[in-house]
Amino acid sequence: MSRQLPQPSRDSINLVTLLAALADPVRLTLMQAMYSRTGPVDCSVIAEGVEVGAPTVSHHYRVLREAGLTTTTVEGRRRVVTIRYEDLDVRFPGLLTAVLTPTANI
Amino acid sequence: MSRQLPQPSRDSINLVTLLAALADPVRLTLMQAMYSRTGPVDCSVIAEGVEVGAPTVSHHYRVLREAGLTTTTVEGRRRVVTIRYEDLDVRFPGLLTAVLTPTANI
DNA sequence: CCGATGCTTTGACACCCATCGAACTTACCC
DNA sequence: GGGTAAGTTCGATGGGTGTCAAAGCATCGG
Repeated sequence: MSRQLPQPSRDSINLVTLLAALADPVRLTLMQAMYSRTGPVDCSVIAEGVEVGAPTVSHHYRVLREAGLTTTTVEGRRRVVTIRYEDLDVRFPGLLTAVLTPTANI
Repeated sequence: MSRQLPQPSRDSINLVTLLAALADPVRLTLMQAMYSRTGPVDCSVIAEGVEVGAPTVSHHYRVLREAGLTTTTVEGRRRVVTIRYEDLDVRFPGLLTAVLTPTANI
């Protein structure tokens, strides 16, 4: 039994909000960590290597989700976070690739 | 006789800084206005339709330039602003297109 | 030389935001 | 049920930022 946390519909994803969500070192690190993995991963696993406390990580996951970048599902006491590849590719083609390719982060 | 205002080198353009520069409605509007034109244009011309005062516009142009998105040259008492297409395409391929295509702004 | 023009700088103000500690909620396990 | 574990929420705090009014600085035209 798993429920999904509220997130904006594909068409209501705002570009400025999306860019603001990506324009933070911690959130960009989280997104790149998700991007380099295949399939959904526990958010605690992704958050390794990020040097901020648990409340702050939780805050950043919320910002990413509310911006339309990720989907969060509750499974037991864990949260599984996935990137909304399809929606984002329809809405802003090429954006994710341009932002999250490893070479972009030097 | 025209001089160029200081701007970061191509390799020192930072992705987070660049995204933060784009994550503002006024600056994104300015960038999209430049993107839809061919060749350099006076910044005063571009700034039409933006509903903020002159000092604020000046501030936003500075942020864009210091983030590495634009080049500003001084010509007399005017400033001519151009997007750094080549540098940005080398550094973050596809990003400009993804962010500035008109369809992305709905 | 003098006024007007185009843009910038400075200072001030209000607001937003990233971060943390503490407390809370929910779920798993013995 | 009791304890632990994973996340969230709540305040509070400090720093950053968008905005404007006023003043400043070159530059062009007469």
